[in-house]
Amino acid sequence: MSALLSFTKSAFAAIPRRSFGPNTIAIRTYATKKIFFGNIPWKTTDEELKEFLEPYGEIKDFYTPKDQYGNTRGFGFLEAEDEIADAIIKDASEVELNGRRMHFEISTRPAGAGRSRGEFRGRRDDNEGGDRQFRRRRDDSGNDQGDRQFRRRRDDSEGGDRQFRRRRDDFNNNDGDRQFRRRRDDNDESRDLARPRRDENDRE
DNA sequence: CGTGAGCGA
Repeated sequence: MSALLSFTKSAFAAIPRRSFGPNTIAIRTYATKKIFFGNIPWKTTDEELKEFLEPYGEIKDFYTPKDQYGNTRGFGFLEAEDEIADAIIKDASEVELNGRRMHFEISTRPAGAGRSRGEFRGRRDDNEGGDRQFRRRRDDSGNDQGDRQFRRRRDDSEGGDRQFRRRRDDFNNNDGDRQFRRRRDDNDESRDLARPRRDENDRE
């Protein structure tokens, strides 16, 4: 009846069915790659990251670990079809987000082989294929030196930065590690989970 | 506070 229908039928008829194998499923599947990315600016939200990645195509999976206050830990993972992932690795590192460039590389962890909570977090082996071809540019490495109000107070009995040390799992602690654990300060405002982003306090 | 490798939908 309609020209559209006849066109559709003819279009299907034009497909050489012999070109498909007997067990071929007529659905094209896409391989995906998992990307580890780092150097996320501290104040960047997931929404900003997704907007940043949106031009490259659909992101299949996306996760950025947070600390106990909800702040980004500075890195994340995403999964996308090969072409999109390749484009991100090749191009996204050249674009600044919040005054900083991130770097994207193929994850050394196979898809679905991530860590579970409480599992030992070791450093990546250098022979694990993580090619560090990226070159961090000194001139755009975030000249945030003026915003350093985050050094709120310093324990005079100890010198150092262990107040930024990540909380470790309490399993099997070595004797030498314990004394460097962060001292809890009950009057510290950072314990207030209602204000998770300390960058909001950086304004003068 | 900058090479950092999660884990919720």
